[in-house]
Amino acid sequence: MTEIVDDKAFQSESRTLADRVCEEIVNAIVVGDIPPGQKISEPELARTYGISRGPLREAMRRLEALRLVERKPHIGARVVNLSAKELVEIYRVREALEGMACRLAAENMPQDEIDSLRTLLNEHEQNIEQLDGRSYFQKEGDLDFHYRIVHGSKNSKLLEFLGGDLYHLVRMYRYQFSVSSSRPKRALKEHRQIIDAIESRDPELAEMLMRRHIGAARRNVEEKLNAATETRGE
Amino acid sequence: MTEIVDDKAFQSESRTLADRVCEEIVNAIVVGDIPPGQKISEPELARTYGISRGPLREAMRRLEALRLVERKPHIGARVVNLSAKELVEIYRVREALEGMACRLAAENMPQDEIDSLRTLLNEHEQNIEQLDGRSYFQKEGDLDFHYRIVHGSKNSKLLEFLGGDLYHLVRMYRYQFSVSSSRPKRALKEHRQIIDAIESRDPELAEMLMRRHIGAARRNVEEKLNAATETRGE
DNA sequence: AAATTTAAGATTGTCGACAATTTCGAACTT
DNA sequence: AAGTTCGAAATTGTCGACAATCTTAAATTT
Repeated sequence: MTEIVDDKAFQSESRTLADRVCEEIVNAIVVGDIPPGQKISEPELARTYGISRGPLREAMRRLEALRLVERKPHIGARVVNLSAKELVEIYRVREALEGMACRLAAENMPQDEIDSLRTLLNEHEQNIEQLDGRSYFQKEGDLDFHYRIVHGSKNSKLLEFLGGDLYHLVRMYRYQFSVSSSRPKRALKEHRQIIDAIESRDPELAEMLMRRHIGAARRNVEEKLNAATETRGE
Repeated sequence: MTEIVDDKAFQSESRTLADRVCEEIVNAIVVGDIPPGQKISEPELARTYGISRGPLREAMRRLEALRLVERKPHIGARVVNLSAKELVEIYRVREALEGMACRLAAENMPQDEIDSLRTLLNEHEQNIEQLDGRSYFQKEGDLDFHYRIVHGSKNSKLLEFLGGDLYHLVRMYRYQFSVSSSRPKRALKEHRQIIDAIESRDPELAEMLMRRHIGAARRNVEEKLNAATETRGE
């Protein structure tokens, strides 16, 4: 009989060096401390974080899996360079996956998680009113909303892909392109519509609203990018 | 049979040890030579493939990214154990992503790729008639069809996720659960409907048909699994 | 005899050094 | 002077050994 050990719960607390350093580098890349396109020198980074090249290479491999760096044999690793095309492509992926997540959330999300999410939206409303210009909290708050929907789908694979892999990439894109919903109040309204559909246990509507929501964000980015490239005459 | 190779250029032919060994291990896992749930001993595998533990750990890291093995710090790695629940979850992910891929393929797939795909379907038809029982070629052929749709979407991120990450996992599931479309002729008909929708440049219909197609496969698996667990009285 | 403790064995994580490959610059040729 | 070729330096890939941690099995205690 096979042992069923899904327990990813207590992972012995003592994370490995590679784990900790990996997390630090992820943040450094997302925030922009290590700029896009920058070549990464293994010995240098190893010295920076005070570890050997072994664990660092392990961390690099993980960063590659997160799509944050690209590695080529015998040449080296560099931070992924953000192209407008890829940004739009990612929106398509999110539209598909988060749409599905929203559909499943309408079927599976527990009531208490729905209530908690409503509370979060109320906090967002206050944030929007208070710090009207500053978009930082909006970004993170928006990500938080989307993350909770995915969590509510109760689909572990969706959570792995969206929460584990795409999450950091999206964060980085937001920082690099300074993407923030141009109309936060509008976004908040859409969020409320979505949670309403979920609470009504209407999967069809929930998926449609989420896809519209992300699709609108995509078109917003597309417009900005088109405008930018036109001014540059590219 | 189409080769699944990253368009990421010719990588200087001399792939690294870790690359070659990784590919070998992937196949060994997919086919079942290394059974699910099996603990993986690094020194042992290193000896088996005649390499040191360094490159092997690199390969293990990559396998973890492919979701084929799970690693826990200080405990070790084991081949991912296939649960019925996760299999169904993956179908949901595929339904979302391949549905989107199909929508985009209806917009972007070049005519010559469409023609080529029709040729492939004709070959499938012959295979079905000839080797009625043997499902191996059907499996791989089916994967080939789906892969080409994703390729036709011209969305590199979709290709990375589906072709790069999920592909091997799906292959493994098919081997482990012996999943094959119970009615290959039906599946073929659906494939033809899908390519028709793509050639008609009807994104809406194309996505719907693909989602139905994968959804039907999912329900088919769910039924089989329910039947199996009921007989076992679990 | 069952359960807890402890110690030996094995396995994973980490490190420093060596080999293979690329890169950059200097010397040479045309 | 421009381009090519060659070589030294730097970087990545690989290896073997040591340290930290987990697993096991025996030995002791209750």
